[in-house]
Amino acid sequence: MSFLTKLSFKDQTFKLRETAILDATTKLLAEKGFDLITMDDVADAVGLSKPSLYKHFKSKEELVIEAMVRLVDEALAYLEKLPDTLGPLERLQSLLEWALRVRLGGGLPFLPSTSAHVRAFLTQSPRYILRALKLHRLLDAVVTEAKRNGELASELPNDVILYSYYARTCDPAVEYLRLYGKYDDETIVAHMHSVCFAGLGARPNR
Amino acid sequence: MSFLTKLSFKDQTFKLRETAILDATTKLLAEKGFDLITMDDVADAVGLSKPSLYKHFKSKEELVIEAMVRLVDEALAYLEKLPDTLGPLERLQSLLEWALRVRLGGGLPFLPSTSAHVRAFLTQSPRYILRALKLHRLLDAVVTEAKRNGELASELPNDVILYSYYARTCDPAVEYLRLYGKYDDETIVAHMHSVCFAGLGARPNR
DNA sequence: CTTTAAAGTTACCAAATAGTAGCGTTATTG
DNA sequence: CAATAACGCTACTATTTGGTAACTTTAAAG
Repeated sequence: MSFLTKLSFKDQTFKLRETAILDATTKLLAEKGFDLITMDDVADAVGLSKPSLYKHFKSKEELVIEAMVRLVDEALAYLEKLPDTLGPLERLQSLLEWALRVRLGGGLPFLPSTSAHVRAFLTQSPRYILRALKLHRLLDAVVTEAKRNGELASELPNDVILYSYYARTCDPAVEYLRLYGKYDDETIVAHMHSVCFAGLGARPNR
Repeated sequence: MSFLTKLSFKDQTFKLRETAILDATTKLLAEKGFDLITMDDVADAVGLSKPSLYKHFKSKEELVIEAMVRLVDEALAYLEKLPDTLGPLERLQSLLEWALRVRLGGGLPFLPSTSAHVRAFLTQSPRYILRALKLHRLLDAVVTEAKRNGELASELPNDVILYSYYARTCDPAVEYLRLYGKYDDETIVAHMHSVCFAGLGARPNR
C-alpha cells in the first residue's frame, strides 16, 4: 500500500465531505448571509447531521472562516496563474471579472461587508488575516505599478483605490442589476468593470 | 386651550420619545447592523424599557422600517431643497456627499445592503417601497437629464448608473478608509466622490 | 469472523432574545 | 383633592439555535 492510499477510504471521504461542507456553506452564505444560516441548514444542505459538522469545524464561526480562507486562496491562486505578459491594469481587471463571475455563479463576495459580527471574527482569525494581507500586499504592488504606467489615477492614494476595488467585488449593485435589471451575467460584468475603472461620469471621446 | 396644546404633554413627550427611539435605532443599526441589535439594546440606548418600545412600534422589523422611512424622507427633502440653479450632475454629486456625511456622522447607509433579511422585509413594506420608488424616479429623471447634458456616461443604462450610485452611498470602502486609512471625513467624501464619478482609471489631463 | 476505534446519529441542553401579561405609578380632569 | 386612564416597568413565556452527550453503525485490522 502506498503512502497515499494509507489515508484512504475513511480519510478520503472525510476530506471530500469537508469540501462538500465548505461548498454548501459558501452557497448559503451568498444566499442568506451569516446570521440567517443555522448549522442545521448547513447540515441539511450537505446531507449530514449537525454533530457531524462539528467533527470537522469546531464552531459556526470557524466554518465561515475556513470558507473565506478558501476563497482568498482561490483569488491568490488566480492572480498567480495569470500570464506574465499581462500588465498591471489588466491583472486588476481580470481579477475583478473573476470575482464578479464567482459571485454571479452563486459564490461568496469576498470582503466581509455583510455584517459587523462577521468582520469582527474574521479580522481576529490569523489564518484569514494572513491570506488577506498577502493578497492586499500583492495588489498594492500591482496598483503602484499601474499608476507608474499611467493606467490608474495617480491622484488617488493606493488604499483608496484598493478599498474601492475590493468594494466593487462585493458591490450590491450586482444583485440589483440581476434582480431588477434583468441583465445576463456577462453584461453585468462588463458594466461593473466599466463603472469601476471609468466611473459614472462622461468619458472623454477620443 | 388651543387645539395644539390639547394633545400636549403626554402626547408631546410621546412624540419626542418616538424620535429618540428612531435616533437610537439608527445609530445602533449603523454600528452593529440589524441582526446584532436586540430590542433591549435599543431600550437601554434611549433609556426606556423594552415593553415601552412596543407601545411605539409593534415589532423589531417595523422599528427598522420606520428608521429607514425617515432616512429616505430626509434624502427626498434634501433633494427638493437644492437650489434650482444646480444642474443635474451637481444635484447627484450633492446628494452623494450628503449621504456620505450622514454615514460618517454615525447615520445609516441607505439601501439595505446589510442583510438579506432586512432587504426582504423592507421590500415588503409599502411605506418604505413608496418612498424608495419616489426617490428612484426622481433620480432617474436627473440621470437622464445629466446624460443629455453630456455629464454622465451615455453608454451606461440608467439603472446601471443608479444602482452603482446607490451602492456608493453604502460603500464599505468608507469604513475601511476611516478605520485603516485614517483619513478625516471630508477627505473620505472627496475621494469617494472622485471614485464614483471618475473611476479608478487614469483621468485625461486637460 | 471478531475486535476495536472512529464516525454518524438521535435526542438533548443552555443561552439568547422577541414579544407579553399584569402590576405600580404618574399625570390629567372634574 | 379624588378619580381615572394611560403609561411604563418588572418579571415572565416561547422559540430559536449553537453546541454536546451518549448510543449505534460502519469500516479497518488481525
